[in-house]
Formats: sequence, C-alpha cells, structure tokens
Amino acid sequence: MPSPTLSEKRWSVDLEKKIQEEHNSDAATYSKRYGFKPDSGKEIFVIDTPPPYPSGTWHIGAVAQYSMIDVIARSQRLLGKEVYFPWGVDRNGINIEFTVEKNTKRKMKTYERGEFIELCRETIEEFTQAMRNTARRVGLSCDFEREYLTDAPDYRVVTQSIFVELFKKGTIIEDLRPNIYDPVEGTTIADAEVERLNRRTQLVDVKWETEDGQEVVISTTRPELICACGVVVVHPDDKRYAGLIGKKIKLPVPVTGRENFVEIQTHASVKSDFGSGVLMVCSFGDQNDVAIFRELGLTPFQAINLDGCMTEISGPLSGLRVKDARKEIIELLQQEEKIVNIEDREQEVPVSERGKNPVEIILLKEWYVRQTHIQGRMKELIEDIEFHPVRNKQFLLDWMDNISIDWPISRRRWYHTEIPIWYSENDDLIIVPPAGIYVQPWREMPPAGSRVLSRESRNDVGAYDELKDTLGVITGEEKVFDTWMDSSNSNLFVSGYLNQPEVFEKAFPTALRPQGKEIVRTWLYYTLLKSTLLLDKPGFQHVWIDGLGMDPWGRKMSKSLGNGIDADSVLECGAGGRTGSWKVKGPEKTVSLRANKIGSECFRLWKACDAQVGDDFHINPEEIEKKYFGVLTKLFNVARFASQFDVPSDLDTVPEGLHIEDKWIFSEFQSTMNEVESSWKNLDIYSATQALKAFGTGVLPSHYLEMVKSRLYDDDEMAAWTIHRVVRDFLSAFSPICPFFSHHISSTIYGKSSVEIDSFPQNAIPEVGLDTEHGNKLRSLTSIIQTFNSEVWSTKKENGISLNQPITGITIPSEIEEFSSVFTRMHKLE
RNA sequence: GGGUCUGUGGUCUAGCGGUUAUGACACCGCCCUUACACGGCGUUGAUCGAGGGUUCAAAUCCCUCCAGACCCA
Repeated sequence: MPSPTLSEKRWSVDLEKKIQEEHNSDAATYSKRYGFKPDSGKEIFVIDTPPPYPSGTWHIGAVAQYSMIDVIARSQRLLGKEVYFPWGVDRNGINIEFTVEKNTKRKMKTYERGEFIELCRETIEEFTQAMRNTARRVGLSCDFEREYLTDAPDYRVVTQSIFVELFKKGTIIEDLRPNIYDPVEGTTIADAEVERLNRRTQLVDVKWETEDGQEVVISTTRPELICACGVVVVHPDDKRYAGLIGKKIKLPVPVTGRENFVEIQTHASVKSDFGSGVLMVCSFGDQNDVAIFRELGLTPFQAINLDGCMTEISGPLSGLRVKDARKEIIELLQQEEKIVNIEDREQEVPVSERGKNPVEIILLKEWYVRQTHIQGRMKELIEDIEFHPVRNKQFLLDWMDNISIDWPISRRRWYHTEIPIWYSENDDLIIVPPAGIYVQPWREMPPAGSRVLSRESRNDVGAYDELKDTLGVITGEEKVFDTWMDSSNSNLFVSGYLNQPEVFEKAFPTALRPQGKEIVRTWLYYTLLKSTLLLDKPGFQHVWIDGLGMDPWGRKMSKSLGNGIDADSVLECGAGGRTGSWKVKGPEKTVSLRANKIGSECFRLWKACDAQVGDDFHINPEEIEKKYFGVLTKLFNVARFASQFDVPSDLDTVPEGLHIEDKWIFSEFQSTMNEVESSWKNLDIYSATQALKAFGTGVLPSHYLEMVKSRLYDDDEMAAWTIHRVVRDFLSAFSPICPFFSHHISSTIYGKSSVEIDSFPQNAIPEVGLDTEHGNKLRSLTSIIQTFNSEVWSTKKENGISLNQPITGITIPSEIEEFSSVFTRMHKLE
C-alpha cells in the first residue's frame, strides 16, 4: 500500500490533545479564526452565551450544552456569518459569599465590607481559571480575548446605567411591601428564588375563645405568629361556623401594642377539611395571607424583624428567633391548657434556593422593577422570536401567567453590583451618577457629572456639582442588585449596547439565546423583560432551549444524590493511556462505569447525535464511548484510506469522464449535504449530525469505496478526484461537530483547515443535485445497489468463498446494468 | 394539588394517521478482504407503558390510568 499522508493509524485522545494545544497556542491564528470582527461586512450573528457561574467544577450537563452552543457558533461561521461567540463569566452573587464564609468560618457581616469583597474576588478568580481550562478543553471557539466578567467595572456599569435609565422612566420604583426575606442571610429574595422543601413540622390545635365565651379550635403550624393575626376566617359555606361570623375572638396569647381581639370573617380560600376548618390569618404567614390582608384592607403587623427575631408585639416572645419562639409559645400554651392536640406532619416549607433557609414574608422598603403592567406587550414581542424547540416556549408563557407582583431587585448583600444612588440629608432628593461611570455609593461620593433628581417625581433638579452644598449630608445606598439584574443585561452587553452603538445597531435583537430550560423563568424572562422595558423590542431572533443532563437513570445530577459525573474526567478519559472510571449512585446500588477513551471530539459527537434539542439527555460515559468512538475511527480511516492516493491539483473543477458510480456517490453526497446545510441554518444539530454520520459510515465506505478500490489502486484520476472532493467537503460540513478531528485531517491532506472554511461547500455536480432528474434517478438506485452487494456477500459467505475469491452465477439486476463492469470487478463475478 | 414533557427490541434511539416499525450499542455466528479486528458481513430479538375510544386504517389522534422527569402552588 502506498503510504498515506495521514500517518497516524487511528484517532486517539492523545492526538486530540496535541492538536488542541497547537490550536490554542498561537493567539494570532486563534483570533483570526474565531475573533469577532464587526467590520468584516458579513452578516453579524451574536450569541448570548450563558456566562457560567464558577463554583468549583463545571457540571457535565452544562459543558455538554455549552459544546452544542459551540457547534452552532461554528456552523454559523461555516454558513458565512460573522459570529460573536463571547466568553463571559458570571461572578456576582451569594454563592461566592457563602464559599468565602465557609472557607474562613466567619459570617460576611463580621468583616469590613471592602475586605470581604476582596476575599470574594480572589476566591472566584481561582474557580474561573478552572473553568477557562475546561472551556478550551471541550473545544469552545469563544472569543476569549474579549472575556467579560460580570463583577468587573465595565460590566457592572452597564447594569447601573440601565438602572438609572429605567429609574428616570419611572419603571423602577421603591415601595414598602411584603417581601420574601431570608432571615439567616439577611436579604430579600425574588419569587423565582424560592423553592419548596419537605420538612417535618408540628400542626398545633389551639383553643381560642370568642368574646361571648364560645370555644373555637384553630390549627396552625406557625403558633408564634398568632401575635400578628389580623383576622380569623371560615369558609362562607361552612355551616358549623355560620354562627360565629362577625363576632370578635380573643387571641390566646399575650401581645403588646395591639388589640387582642380580631374579627371572624369568611373567605373562599379556606379549606374546610383542613384541621378544624378555621384559619387564622397572620400578616405575612404565607402568600395567601398576604393576599387576604390586601383584599380585606387590613393593616399588617410586623412580627419578625430583619434579624429573624420576634418583634415587640409578640409580648413574651419578643427578641426570640422564630424557631425558639415557636417552641416557647407551644410551652406557654400548654401550661395554660390551650392546646388540644399536636400532630407531627410533613409540610412543604418555602426556603431560599441558595441558602435553603425557611423564608419569611416581611414588610420592607425595597427597589422594584415594575413588571405586571407590561406582560401583554412582552407577549406580543415574544411572538417575533423563533423558539427551538417550539414547545419549550411554553415554559416561558406559563411563567409569565404566574407573574403577579413586581420584581424586587435590591438585596442586602455585598458581592454584587451596587445600586448607584445617594440620598440627600432630608431624603427628598437622590443623586445618580452619569452613564458610563461605575460607582460604589457605600464608600464613595457621587462622581462629577452626577445629577440630582426628585425622589418622588423623578424630575431632574440640576447638576450635583452645583447643588452639592444644598443637599446636606448625603448617604450612599448600601444595598446591591439581585444578580439577575446583572445577568439579564448579557444580551445587551455582548451586542454592544452603550459601548459600541454602531455595532448594536446591526447586532440587536441578538441573534441567539441558547440556554437550559431550568432557567427560563429567571434568565430568559428577565432578559426579555429588560428589552421590552428599555427598548420595546424582542431581545432575540432565536431562543434555543436545551434539556438537562441527567444521570444514566434519568434523574437530575446532584451532590446529594451522589450521581454526578465530572466533566473533566470524561474529557480526559483516554489521555496518556489512562482509562476513566466512575462510581455513580443508582436508584438501588452504586454502579461502576468504565471507559477507555472519550475526549472532547467523541463527547461532542455524542451530544450532537444522541439527543434532540430540548430533550433531557442521559449521561453515561460507557455508552458515549461504545456508540461514538467507533464512528470517529471509521471516519478517520476513510480519510486515511483516501490519503494514500494523490490529491488532484484542482479539486474545484469537475474533470471530464467521471464514471457512473462517481456520479452516483455525488448524488447521494449532495442530498446529504443539502440536508446538512438546511439543518445548520435551522440550528438543528441533531439532523445535520445524523445525516453526516449515516453517509460517512454507511454508503460511502461500505459501498462506494468498495466499488472504486481497484480503480484507485490503478491510479484512476476520476476516482481519486471523487473521493478527495467528497472527503474534503465532508470534513468542512463536519467540522462544527468535531473541529479538531476535521482540522487535523483536512490540514494534513488538503493543506487547509476545515475550521477556516467560511462558506458551505458548493455542490460539485449540480446536474445530480437534490431536485434534478438525473440525481433522483441515481439515488433511486441506492437501495438496489446496497441489496445487491449484500446478496453477493451473503452468497459468498454461504458457499464458503472468501470475499476476494471469484464467484459464478450472479446476475446483476437490470436497473443497475450500467454499473455492471464495476460490480464484475468488485465482486470478481464470472 | 396544578402545568409541561417523556414512556418504542436487553440498552439508547428514529418515526408523530397507511413502513415487512428506523438506526446504533450489546448478544450470537461467520470472516484477516492490498483503509480500518477500536474492523467487516450476517442472524436473533419490539403485539411501540396499560386499558378504552375515534377511523376503512393508530406507535402516531382523543380519554382514563400507571410510571418517571422538570417546573410551579
């Protein structure tokens, strides 16, 4: 055999790593290939990639999703777009504060604020570096040079400027409202950050007494809140209590500074079969209580303060933490024999997503983004966005139907973007910085160019520099923004809002928002809300919502289940001869999984092939290797086989005299390529990959190569031209999925890397293209050819004839008579 | 409790009104054939979660139930 230019015997993870290192080592080439060049004149395609949150290791499901975003980025480049695939890292937030608290065993608020922020910054930087490495390792073609960090001044200033803009518009308001509050972490949180956990609680039946001495039993899981009771309600149809309605009932516990009688009223939300069927409504016991208070126009009582302790009104409980207060009140009630029964039961308790602390509803003055008024308009704008897959749009619409309160955006934490506001001494005026300057009001005075506004009307009163002396002692706002306030600017930021107006003009609405379905109600929703409020535009052209990475049994991976798989271990599996092994907790027992080689190319091929967008996918390294490494081996060998024959000097001009089988394979190839091209255009990775895989591991090697082998050995130039043209174009179309694999082969054989191709390969022979008569006729022969070949192979096998021995008595079907000389030679028919 | 989605050979998956129900992996058998044994060829193997219905015709549409996932209350 002539020596192949592709010298390696097969594809390997070590080869992959070597190529990857070369690929990343030369910054200039990297940036030429993948850097964003807004002035190139090509159509701009900006991807609003989800900035990952660094927290130790990167979740394999997220890495898999991310690698598919890369496939989209690369395929759009292949289609001739000017792609901006940004690399951003989300670094604001409570997670890193927790990490620092845990590492140093000290609560945030025991630090000096500046010192704590510095600790957070250092810690998150370490995590960020690990993430950058994984990103490179999985082959992301991000524009790493323009990395953005959401905790950097240039990002935070955009959040602050947008806040000021919305503030001036009156879209951001401050108000004293019941807020969901995490007393342990000392901060307000949004609806979207609340989750439910099952906890054991006690349901206590307490004896109450009406003004005329009638005994009423009320069940509650929160007896400590009796002091905040505003009304007692029964269902309007509940005959048992009809006589009580309108009467006054005495609180069974001592209270301070409030009436100790409340009225008995009716309310339709009462569940008559729960407990005794009588419900005490406390200010802010839960969301339903809040709703009833609002409906009945009652004045709320504040029973819990910001530290999570009981307030004065609770009388003897005053100053106790909620949990202790509950114990204490139960004891008190027991002493007075006012408890009829105590029952342990499972209850879903609302807790904060991050801290898992039971949350309370507390009346607080906070900043809000108004959102309930704009839902209709948002829905109209969303109509213009294409969703992939369409059905996942429902997640967003469902969430929007649930929006009933404004979005509280202020938080009492530190490692976040500061709310850019100062207050005048009398609190009537506020000072905001000019656009473009990042400020930290808790430690700085307003910068030059700041404006003074009326706190109430938002009217501009004048320049801060001139009014300085009339404002008295000014105070900076100490609160910060909810991190979603930052994250929901990502599309504006990457599209050039404020920083590059000329780019923004062309790049907005942002071409693509790819994300996981678990953050539809937060990231996607808030981003769309921003673009509606700020610009009255849809925000995106396409939204691509992927499913979740699950364990091999279809459960979400989580630390508590012990079923997680580390991304790096899969990407490095097979490097340096090391095998990978994983212990994963299944539903019944722990299972050991092993694989010999995976790497980024195989991993990407798996994700591209194995699950459609939007479907949850099971991650099992054993399966990834078994099903997809072989595909790479096969494709590599097809190319290696081709590489032993001279590459014709001109692959772009069709030579005269192609044989019928050459035209036939082009007819098949072109129909594959048409499907691939339109799939790439529709962001349909699955179909594109399936089509390429089927062709590259099926008809091409099993049938065409066998048919032309002898011609190739005889130095037939037509056959060589055909195979090289097909392999070259195949690699271009395949390179979005496996970029290093394609890059290596194409640059070795053809001297040009497939990752640099910026237009989809043209059909070599238009006359056998998709809708041509000639092409259709040739394609209709494919199954006949496959069947015929199979029959010959089985016949030889049945007769014990080896494949390279002659055989007699075979008739070639009349439909493929034109190929008779090919088959005669291929099968040695006599 | 509500919403959304999913349930197809041992495993994963395609199909989404008319197919002998794809394909891959695994299993079993045969084969070293001037690319590839990390390969090739071939054979087993599914009444499409269960039960009702609509239709000339259902894996595909409708209903009920069961199981799982995610989200929400």
